[in-house]
Amino acid sequence: MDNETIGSTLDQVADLLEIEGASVFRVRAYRGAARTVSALASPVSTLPEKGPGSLEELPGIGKDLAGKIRELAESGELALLHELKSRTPESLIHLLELPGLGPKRAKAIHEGLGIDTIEELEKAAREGRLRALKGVGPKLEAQILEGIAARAARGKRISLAEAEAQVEPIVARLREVPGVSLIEVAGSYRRRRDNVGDVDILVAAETSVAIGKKLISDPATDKVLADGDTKTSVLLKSGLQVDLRVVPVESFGAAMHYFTGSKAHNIAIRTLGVRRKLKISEWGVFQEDKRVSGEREEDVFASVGLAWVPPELREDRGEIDASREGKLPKLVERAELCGDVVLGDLDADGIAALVSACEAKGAAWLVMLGASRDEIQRAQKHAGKMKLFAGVVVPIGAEGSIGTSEDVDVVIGEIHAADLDEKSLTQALIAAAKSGRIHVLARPFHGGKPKQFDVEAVAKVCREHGVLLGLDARPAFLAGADGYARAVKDSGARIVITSRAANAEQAAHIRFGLDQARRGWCEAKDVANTLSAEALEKLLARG
DNA sequence: GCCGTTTTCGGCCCGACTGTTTTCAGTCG
Repeated sequence: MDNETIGSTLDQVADLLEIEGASVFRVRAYRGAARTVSALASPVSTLPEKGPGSLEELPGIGKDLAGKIRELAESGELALLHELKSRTPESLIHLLELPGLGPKRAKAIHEGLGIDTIEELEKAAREGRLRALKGVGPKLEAQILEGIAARAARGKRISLAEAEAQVEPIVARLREVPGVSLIEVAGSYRRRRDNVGDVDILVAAETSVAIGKKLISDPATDKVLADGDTKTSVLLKSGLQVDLRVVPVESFGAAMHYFTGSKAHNIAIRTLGVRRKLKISEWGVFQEDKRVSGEREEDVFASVGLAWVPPELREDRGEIDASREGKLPKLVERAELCGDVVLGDLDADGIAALVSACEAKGAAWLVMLGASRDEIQRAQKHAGKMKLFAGVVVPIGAEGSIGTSEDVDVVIGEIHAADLDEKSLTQALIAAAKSGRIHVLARPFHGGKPKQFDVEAVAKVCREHGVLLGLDARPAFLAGADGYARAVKDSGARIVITSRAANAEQAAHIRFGLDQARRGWCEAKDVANTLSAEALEKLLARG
């Protein structure tokens, strides 16, 4: 069973435990484990049984959960889950997806009315039977019906690129409102997750009235969900939910920290605060009800003895310890990238336009995939001082064999064997990396999803043979790229971010790859795009 | 169920909002 499925199974267990009324801490432990396993770059089965790097070493996973995760990884089954399902109908989990319905009410609905499915719930709500339950009135009943009607459209996550295109213009319009001193987008958007569920915009201002109204009357807004003093929520025409929060300037740092999350990171920070007898909230850091700081984000971290942590790292994946010990990475930055891998199988005008655009952006080198040496030669006149390399993508066979390639500077090996299991895929990639015939190993994808393999094992071989690991920056190929980058970095190998752009607009997508590299703790030395043209040439000659 | 510069037991983040309530439980982020 792959990591993602293990994660969602553990989440199911958490849902059912919650409905049963189990300890909230036990539920939290399962949710934490689900999150941790889903984020692992390599399959659970490749982790060592004991000692460093084993399941038990992961934060929030102890002996018990490690056993259950292994049970799932090996057999695909979990005795506990069967047991839970025998007591509580699985279909109740879907009730939790409706806004206003949590575990307590789901349980009450099941036990009080014998309702197990959304269909039965809808019928009961229409007949007004739900309000027989304690704590449920006509409003909640209506809300549930509305939730059932809208459930298909809700809760869909969109790519960061898509969210950016929708949100940036709105923020620009909000910025114009008089009295707005600071405005930032927080949430997973600021942490640069590859997909976002909703968008949190944070504003420091005296009064909330004008800015909330501005969002409500924005041309992109479709529906108003909430309209209070400090919080305005709307649904855009695209279906994306935007939450706007207004805080006083003296709370802006604390609010930025709080609304940037992640939730797990916030919990960890607040736990540190509790040990120091500090209360940390979106309004500031408090000592015995007296505000001690909160205007700047740095202050919040400083109050618990930490250095400021870049938003991309705030996932409770070791950033807090690293910050305390002064061991945070110096994350690679946009300005440090001086090369890219783009498409070269375009017509002459297309090549010229792409090369000119990259040159204008200050690139030092460009690998052009599928362009002939002649075409490269002709394109050189648009390239200025920029160095152009000829590149090609060659298929890797199921046994790791490399297809024939022409005379080029850069060979990228890409595996297409869709039906390989984790072990065979890992073997094939290792064989390809050892072949001495490729410079870059592309990240394997199939059906729009990354294929699982032992990233650490492959990256180690790549390091030994001077092979780079590709990180595809196209928005549709970013899933799990952060964990992948982290695993590559930890193995001492290097990634290369490839926009695979066919035009200038797509070339700008390299920053989405950069975001994921940063989320993977990568520094300039971990990313081959930071190399000078000369340094890259040297590296290629060795490979 | 996890975890330990107060701990192997007894803790485990914090506040807003909502709808239902006469003081609060449940949900949400």
